[in-house]
Amino acid sequence: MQARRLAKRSSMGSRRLSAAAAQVDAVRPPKPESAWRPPRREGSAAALEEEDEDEDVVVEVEEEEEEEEGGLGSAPSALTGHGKGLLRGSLKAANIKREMTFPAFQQEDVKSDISQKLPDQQFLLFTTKEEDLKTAETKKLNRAHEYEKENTRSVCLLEQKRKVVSSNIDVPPARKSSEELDMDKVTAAMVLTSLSTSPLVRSPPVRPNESLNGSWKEGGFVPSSTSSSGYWSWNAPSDQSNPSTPSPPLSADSFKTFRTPSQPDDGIDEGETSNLLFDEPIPRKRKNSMKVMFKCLWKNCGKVLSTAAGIQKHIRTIHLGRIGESDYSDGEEDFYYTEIRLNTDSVADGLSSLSPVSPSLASPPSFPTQDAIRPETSCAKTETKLMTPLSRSAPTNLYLVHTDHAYQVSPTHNRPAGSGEQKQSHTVLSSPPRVAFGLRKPRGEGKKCRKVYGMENRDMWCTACRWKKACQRFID
DNA sequence: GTTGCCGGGGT
DNA sequence: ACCCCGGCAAC
Repeated sequence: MQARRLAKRSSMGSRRLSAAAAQVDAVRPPKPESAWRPPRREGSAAALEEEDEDEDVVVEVEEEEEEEEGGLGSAPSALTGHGKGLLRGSLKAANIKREMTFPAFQQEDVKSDISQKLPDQQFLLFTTKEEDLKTAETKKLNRAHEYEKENTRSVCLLEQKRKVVSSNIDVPPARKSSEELDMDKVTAAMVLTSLSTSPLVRSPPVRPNESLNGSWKEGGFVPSSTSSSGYWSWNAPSDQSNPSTPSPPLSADSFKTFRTPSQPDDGIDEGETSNLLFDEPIPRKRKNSMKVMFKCLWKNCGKVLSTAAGIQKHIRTIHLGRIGESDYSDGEEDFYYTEIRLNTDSVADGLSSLSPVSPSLASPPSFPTQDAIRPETSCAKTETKLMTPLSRSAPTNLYLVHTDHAYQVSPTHNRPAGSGEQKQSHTVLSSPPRVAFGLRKPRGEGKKCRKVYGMENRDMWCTACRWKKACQRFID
């Protein structure tokens, strides 16, 4: 061993030179991380500037219809009116965006999706139009009559599509079922007050990213029920996105709430109106794939109910023993339950996975924050999981041991606490918060062995310096 | 470019 | 536990 060390040391000079050269070489080429991150961010940033792709989907539909009508070589359709003009204005850009953001996009998807939402009349329009393409000549005879009907249909279709757009862009809170409205009335003040400290209470819990995950392509109510703008918001500074969470096929409950076919049009119109009024691409879409649940925080309980009233009653009767006063609430129950926002995926998977930090809810690729998912729950339950800052920084100045061999001390030896440098950091009860978590220790200003003795006297260095560790001899 | 030293690997 | 070193960041 000694011989090896001497041999190594004898060649240290050249080694260092080569090492230095290697360092220079290493610096020259772009580092993998730095080389990759900026483009990614730029890409995301660029993507963020774009419009909601939901509109692209709809525009695409519009274009398709337009082409078909053009193929008929016929008179202008009724869609050339105001609404169509607006849509057409962004048609070109929309196509480009569609190609970039929906490489696997299929028009058929839109057709099928829309067909599920549209009345039969509109759905027939698509199919009949395809037939028209094939039998255009034969249709010319009936063209005048056909277009009269077409115009009427187109008006309706345009209306429907506008609704689709609106539903894509935003899901208005007004689409709550009466049950939810009641629940909100009962709990709104309570929830808002208890959560007032959290800015995430009413913020969009999830910036649905899901559109790229394929769920939106799986047919069903796709474009309308999923907001797709969120998928590129994963890189946004906002921690509200949950990019890894796909937009789920809604559970039966939430689906019924938001997408009941029998739902009157005014509900959609209301959403559209709100969209038109506010015209904000960012805050749109309260995720209808999220479901608010209420979880009992009583120890060893964890019961989850869908309504605040229910959870209050549960707490009153089960935990507080107020069986006879179920209608009376002094607010004490508020302390024992919390509201949790659940992706209906999780709900569908079963309430057993309701842990607020359930993996199914976490794990955005680059945004670990989950506050948007569980606003107040984090306050209620994670405090026991908080990292103790004491474990973050190793003792430095407080436990300096001026011995060249401090670095060699085995923790098993009977030595003053902290003599082992960071190796015994866990024994520290207090340490200066001079080093933030994950940050390097500030570079020492004093001279180190290297400077004092020079490379030629490396034998005189302290062990730590020889090992390229923090100098143990000249400590700042 | 130099220096200090962290993080991690080898023995 | 000891030893070494790549690589990073402060200088």
